[in-house]
Amino acid sequence: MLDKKYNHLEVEKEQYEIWKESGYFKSGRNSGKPFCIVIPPPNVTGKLHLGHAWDTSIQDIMIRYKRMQGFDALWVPGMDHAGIATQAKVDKKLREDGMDPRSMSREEWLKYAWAWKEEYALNIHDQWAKLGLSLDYDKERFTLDEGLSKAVRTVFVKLYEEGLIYRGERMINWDPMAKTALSNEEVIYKDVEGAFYHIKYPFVDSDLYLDVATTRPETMFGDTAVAVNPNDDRYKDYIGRKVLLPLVNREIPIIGDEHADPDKGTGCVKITPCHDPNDYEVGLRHNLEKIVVINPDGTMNENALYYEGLDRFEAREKLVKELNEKGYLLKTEKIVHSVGHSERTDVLVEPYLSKQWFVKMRPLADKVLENQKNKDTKVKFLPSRYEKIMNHWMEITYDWCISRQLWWGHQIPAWYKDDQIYVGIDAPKEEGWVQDEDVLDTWFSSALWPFSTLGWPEETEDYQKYYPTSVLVTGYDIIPFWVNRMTFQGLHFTHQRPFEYCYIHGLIRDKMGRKMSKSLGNGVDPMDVISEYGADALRYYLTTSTAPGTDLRYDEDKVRAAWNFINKIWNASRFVLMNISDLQEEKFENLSISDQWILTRLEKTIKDVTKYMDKYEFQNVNTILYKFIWEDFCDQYIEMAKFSLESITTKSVLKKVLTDILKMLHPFMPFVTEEIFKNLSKTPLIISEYPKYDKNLLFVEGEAKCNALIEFVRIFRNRKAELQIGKEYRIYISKPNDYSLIRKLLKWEDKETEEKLSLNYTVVEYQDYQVYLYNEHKETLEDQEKKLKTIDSLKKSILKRENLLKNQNFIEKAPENLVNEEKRKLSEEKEMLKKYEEE
RNA sequence: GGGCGUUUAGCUCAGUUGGUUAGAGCAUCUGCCUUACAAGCAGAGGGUCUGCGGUUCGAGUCCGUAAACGCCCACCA
Repeated sequence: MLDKKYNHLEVEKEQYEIWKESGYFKSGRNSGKPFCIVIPPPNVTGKLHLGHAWDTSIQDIMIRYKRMQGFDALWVPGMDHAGIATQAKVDKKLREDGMDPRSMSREEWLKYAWAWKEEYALNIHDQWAKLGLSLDYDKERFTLDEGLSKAVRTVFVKLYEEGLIYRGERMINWDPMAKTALSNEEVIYKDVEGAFYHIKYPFVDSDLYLDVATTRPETMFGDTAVAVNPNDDRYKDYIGRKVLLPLVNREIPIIGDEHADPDKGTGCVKITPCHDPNDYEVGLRHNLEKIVVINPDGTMNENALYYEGLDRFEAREKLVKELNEKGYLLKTEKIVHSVGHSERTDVLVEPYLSKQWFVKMRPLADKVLENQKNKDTKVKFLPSRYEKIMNHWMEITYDWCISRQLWWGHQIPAWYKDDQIYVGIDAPKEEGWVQDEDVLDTWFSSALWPFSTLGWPEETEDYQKYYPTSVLVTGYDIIPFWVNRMTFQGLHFTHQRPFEYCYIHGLIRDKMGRKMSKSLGNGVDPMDVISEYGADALRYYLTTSTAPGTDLRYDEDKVRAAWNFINKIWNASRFVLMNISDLQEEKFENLSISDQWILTRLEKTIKDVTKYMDKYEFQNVNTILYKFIWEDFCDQYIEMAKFSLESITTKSVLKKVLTDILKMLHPFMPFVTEEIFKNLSKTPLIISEYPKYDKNLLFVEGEAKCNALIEFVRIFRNRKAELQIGKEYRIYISKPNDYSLIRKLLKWEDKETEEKLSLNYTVVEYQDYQVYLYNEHKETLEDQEKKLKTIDSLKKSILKRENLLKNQNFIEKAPENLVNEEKRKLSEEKEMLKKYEEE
């Protein structure tokens, strides 16, 4: 029997281990069709946040639902090595422990990194358990483990052989803190305060000068030209002449190039081919000299004169001062402009000329765009609008820089010897080959996740059975990094979509609608929420509070409301269990109208819930379940059942309804439902069968009768409250024999009078029900007002309906049942109005 | 500059092929410790569904348009 009070800590304590040890999470137990989800692998850098809790709860609901329906459900767990992020954290830890990570050998450093990984993996496992995720741990993968590494090398080699991976010197985004190249997706543009510095570039052969405006004066040491637009009348005659670079005193040419925009700045722009992507292009067109002035760590190099060794920002500050003192600074305009930051380290990204590996994107992206035109083979997004986001990316994407100057990751399978290069899955056998030091972008391996985790490139049983996967669940912020890349790699290497559906959810925000972030300190640890309210409450709250694809404002009040709902279920279950303990065999004979009513409602609920579960619209599932459980089952049926608790039929109905409620709730709140279910069945709920809609259990007539009864009781109570009649009151019932249930519901069985009295009374009626309610008080003024208000609204409604029914278009075009319904409603309202007016 | 989203009760949000007098949670008001639950029960109040125009017998829902807020992408000397 259940404890008197619902205690989430107690309920959730041991259940996870029991499920896990019993093998219920394992795939292959059911003989039905495969249903497979691969978890978006969390980074091994740290703790899971609320976003993970949301994302994984959605998946667990899908998996548990399908499992209960008999599908062979497989949910693949795993983690991501998260190159830059993890390396930064490991380095930080080593420094804190007094070690210098950069003076270690690669091998030594990797030992520490793997130890870190093991520690954090345990932490994540613990959190998954707390959340109740039914992951098949037999299939767990890590992006750096052997099988996945082989998949990575296979893909690299194949793309290289196909000419879709190449190595070359390009302008890339450089992270001076992590000292690695980045892809475009890893650059986040943020508005920062800066300034337009107007610098005087004197002509070599006259006293005149050009006013050159720049936001990055420190790069001037690398200037090898000043560009003006050839159509700009102000400057076009200067083309071909030379100016003197201030301080450096190097002569640089004035060139004409379309890149210079007459409407921007002063119309003349300094050209620094090594430190700006556009300038690089200009440099190529005009065959300009390339001078690097910034080191990979963000300090100035020997080309920056006596600024050598200074950090780029410090150099800027001092340089501006010097320019000013020497009369070269014409003016400084404060501006706010957007500047690229590294997604991981948050430092300003430096455009940098460097030799890197790239994936040639155009052919791969085109393949996706082509496939998305085919309804049968495309990735279907939920909500569908996110397909456009992916397609747009596919249209504009350019080559993906995949090499990273890190140690934590898949080392690039390329070996060099003199001028030769060898690219292969394994190292060349001969002596003297040296492997490329760089590793691959983390997302390179993540892109293979849906098939590499299932054993690809081997044709494993899992791969054949579960691929392509059924659904991928992730937030819209990950579409460019991950969804897109999985889609093109999947299509290229497996010749099909990696997942049939892509379910996109939003981001979690704080109550004010701000992103949760460390700097704001508004983050919420899901583990804290779980200890306070339980995983069931958190999961239920997260997954039923918004429509798919929209952001969620975290609101603790709503978690509390979820807890209250669970508490309600707990108590209702306790009531049912208390009363069915002696039930031997379920019998459904002589069903009362309330039995028929709740059974009918149950079937309708099963039908609707199943419909929305199949569409993964959990908010809609909630609306239906919540109403059915709280209002129909608890407030109505249980109250009515209290008058026939000795009946085997009542007990049977209570048990059946509770059983199906628990089953439908299980995917959302697995712990508490399993705990209660132990008292109903020997089969664990997690592997029991999901309810199936049975139209033979619909009792239309009984349902209608009971609806009328409930409505009448509601009207009666309303009336009683309006008249401010307390416990002591008397009534007269015209047809006493039919009213036993009502008498009990209203708890006035002993106060019924034998006949109509001549006291003040109010007739309360609805359909067949008519009761005289005696009240000693005269109707107050307030009552009169209320009555007038009711009459008024009735009149309005009648008028509206009459107009509607006068409209020939409506009569002809609207469905017949709707027209009849209107007619019925109209006559009903007219009758009601008549009665009110007679009173 | 291109695209997308949001705008519904005091607050947070549902409302998915257009169809009763638009819903929920929280908050508010009234009355109840009724033996599953006072974290509860029984009632009540509260919305010209952002504005304007259109389609339709009928619009919160479809179309057009304007505004506010937010997001993504691109650019930014």
